[in-house]
Amino acid sequence: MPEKLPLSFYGRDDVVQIARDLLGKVLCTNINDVFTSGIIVETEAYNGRTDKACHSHIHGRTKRTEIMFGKPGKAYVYLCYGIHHLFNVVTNGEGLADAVLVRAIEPLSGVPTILKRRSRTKLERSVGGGPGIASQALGISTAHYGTDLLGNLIWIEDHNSLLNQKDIIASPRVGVDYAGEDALLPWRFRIKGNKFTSPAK
DNA sequence: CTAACGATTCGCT
DNA sequence: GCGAATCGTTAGT
Repeated sequence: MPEKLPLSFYGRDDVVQIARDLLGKVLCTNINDVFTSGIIVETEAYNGRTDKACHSHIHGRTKRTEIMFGKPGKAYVYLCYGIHHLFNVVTNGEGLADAVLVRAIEPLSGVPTILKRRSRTKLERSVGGGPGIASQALGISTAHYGTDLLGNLIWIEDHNSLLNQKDIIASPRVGVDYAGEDALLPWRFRIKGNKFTSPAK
């Protein structure tokens, strides 16, 4: 049986390393008694203290970002453009506000349900590729803000799929040009050649 | 209380 | 490939 990632995985102090490690892991949800899961194929790291692109840095500690300042292993779901639910994993210790954004997943279990949620009929990139898309595919919404990833609603499993380091592509993050130099940091990771990740640059 | 903006997506040319 | 849609949160009056 696959093992659920322990709190110690999220509690480490290197958010970039955690973002790398999350690639190939399996994100599972049990929403309304419907089980779906997907392999994490693209992530993005946000460092609350040094990264100007991070919400916790832009806005400081607010009602919305507060969960990032709390304990690790929680879900931070942010509503973007009024429509898109972006799913993040809170990492590191209390008060540090680090987080990893899950940008894309490859549908694994409950595919029919995922296709239905996305109003698609075939497994194509538009099913799991993209931050808001991946969340929707697994049924994650702002209602899951602050969900404990060690519980039985949303969690991440380790399927022991060891990735070769050369199959991990690091690149600058997109949509964060306002962050100046920090927008150039190669903190976006994806699995090489996976059809559900964003097109290669 | 009111105004401005965004870690994006979808549809049309 | 490019431009508009859309609404909760944030910050300012």
